[in-house]
Amino acid sequence: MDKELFENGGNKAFWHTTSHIMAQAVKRLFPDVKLAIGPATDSGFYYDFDTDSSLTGEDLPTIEKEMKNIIKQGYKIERFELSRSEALELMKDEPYKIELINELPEGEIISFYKQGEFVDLCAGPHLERVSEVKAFKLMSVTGAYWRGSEKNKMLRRIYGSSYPDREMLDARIKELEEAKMRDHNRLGRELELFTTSEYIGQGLPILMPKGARVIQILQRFVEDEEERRGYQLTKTPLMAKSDLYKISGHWYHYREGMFIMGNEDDKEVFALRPMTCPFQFQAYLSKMRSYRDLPIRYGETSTLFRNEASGEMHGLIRLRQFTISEGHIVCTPDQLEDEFRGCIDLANFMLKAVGLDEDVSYRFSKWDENNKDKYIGSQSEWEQVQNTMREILDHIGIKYTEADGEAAFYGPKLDIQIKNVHGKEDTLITIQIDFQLAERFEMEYTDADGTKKFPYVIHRTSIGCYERTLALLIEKYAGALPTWLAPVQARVLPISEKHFDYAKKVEEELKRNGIRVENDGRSEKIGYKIREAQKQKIPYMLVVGDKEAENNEVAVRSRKEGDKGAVSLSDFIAMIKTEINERVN
RNA sequence: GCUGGUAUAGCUCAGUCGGUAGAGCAGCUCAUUCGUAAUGAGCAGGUCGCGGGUUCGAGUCCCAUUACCAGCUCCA
Repeated sequence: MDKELFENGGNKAFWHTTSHIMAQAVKRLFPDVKLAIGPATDSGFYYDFDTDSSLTGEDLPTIEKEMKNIIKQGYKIERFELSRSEALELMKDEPYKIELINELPEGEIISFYKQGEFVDLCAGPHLERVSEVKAFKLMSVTGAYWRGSEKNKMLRRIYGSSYPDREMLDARIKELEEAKMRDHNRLGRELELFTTSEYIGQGLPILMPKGARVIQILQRFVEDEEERRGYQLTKTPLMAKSDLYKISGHWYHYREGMFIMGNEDDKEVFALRPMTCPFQFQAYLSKMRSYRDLPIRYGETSTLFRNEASGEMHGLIRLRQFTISEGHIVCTPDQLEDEFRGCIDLANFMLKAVGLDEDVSYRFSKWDENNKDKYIGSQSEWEQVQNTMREILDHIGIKYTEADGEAAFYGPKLDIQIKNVHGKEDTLITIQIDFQLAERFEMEYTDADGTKKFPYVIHRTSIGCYERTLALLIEKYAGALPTWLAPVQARVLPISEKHFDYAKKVEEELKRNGIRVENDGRSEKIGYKIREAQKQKIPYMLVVGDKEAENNEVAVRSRKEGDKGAVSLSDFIAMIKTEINERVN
């Protein structure tokens, strides 16, 4: 297969064939393994095997060697079809294949692909010959549940990738290595933004002064912008009695995600809050509300606690304690669309401000009709609110995908998704329509006709969870955060001790102007100081020596563009202030 | 929670067959006072993640545990 065909959709068949070659090699080396499934992915392929004997990373080189053999043998790949009974007979020693065959609908063509001695149940398509696979690499061995359900047996999954030529594979490997260099979990620690402690526990990061500073800047930015948009800030408790969660339904629908303090027989059982909604609802409930009061927009910089399973935590992306730019809008049905639009507009404003707007996709997250117990509310209510949400989304005209079973237990969501450096997708921002909790909490308003009505509630975040957003910003900018967000914006680098006094003066002048500045007063050579500042990704290095001290100047070095030459101190201050105020990314 | 892997100095990593711990960088001291990505010399630094076990003897082998990594499941 040539490069062009590969890049224009041929890659799936290419990868799929490579997964068959791998399965063939595994079968030759470990005849007792049972085959599960082996599809192509976005960047390669995997195959799941069931084996009781060991199959670990150490086996990968042996498997790769056998794959090379198979490719050298150059088998032609042949497709053939069988009746259901013939298919079952052929696959009689492969229990997973039998399960798959039995589940194929009546009348469906049952096709197989054969290369040498290896035959696999498969819909195809495939390459014509195994020898077309010119370059491949097995990446890792991991576990994966059969059919993706934790109730089933865990199988052994081998990931790999392959290409029509060596250069493409090398390019891919290089890309993966570069991604690793951008990994926030590595860079964030290296740049002293955060750390962890095994004494504190998993999913509980310690934000170091520099990381805390970035989050503080983001928080102030968000709180100010929300105030401008008519939000009122609340500050509500981090925990509550179980009674609160019983009304909201968290006690029954979100229990395994909560940290609960005390036993059932204790008089009062408390729980750390996993969400802010029931708390802000109490603010709404504190007095009578009229339709004239609506919409009410509450915002809060809200710390939440969720008892994630131990294997789920990841850097600053999945945590047990995190702080979110939380908010709830209580509104009338007439106001719903405008308010929803306002939320999307705010989210997009934030994404654009931090430079992530090009990297996101929208997902309309619906409930799972086959799993109604997970949700509150009736089928017709869900259908109605989902239709409403779809109408709003279509009016706004954003492009979105639909996902079943991704809704919150109280309503559908618009999720703004983003991929991390490893290609894994996470939700950055979510906007949800809730048609259930207002009623549960008896949050009424008096309408113009004097009757009591239940409002809609929009649950939303404007910039998401600060820790996660920070993680994605680190990855986006490879640690070199835009000047307005950088924990240190400039560092003064005196050339020798003679220039310490002037350096101090420059430092103070910058501080007076609200610029976050450091002063490298060590007796090191200038090259060394530059190297360190550069490694710490400080936006501006200000070299000061005799010339600068004499003329009240600084020699500006940008981390991006290198030496920019000397400018007057006041000009530099004006320049960096403009860059900060305009939030240049 | 599950599968696989990892854990040695602040960081990156050596450590052979089980025989009593090593480098580079960082740190500290001294010298150097330097013009755009590493000045030199010296010093100090480790209960080998934590707890058991096997052994005359464990960084090394076994068990358990904590944390981290990749993935699954789950989610902001």
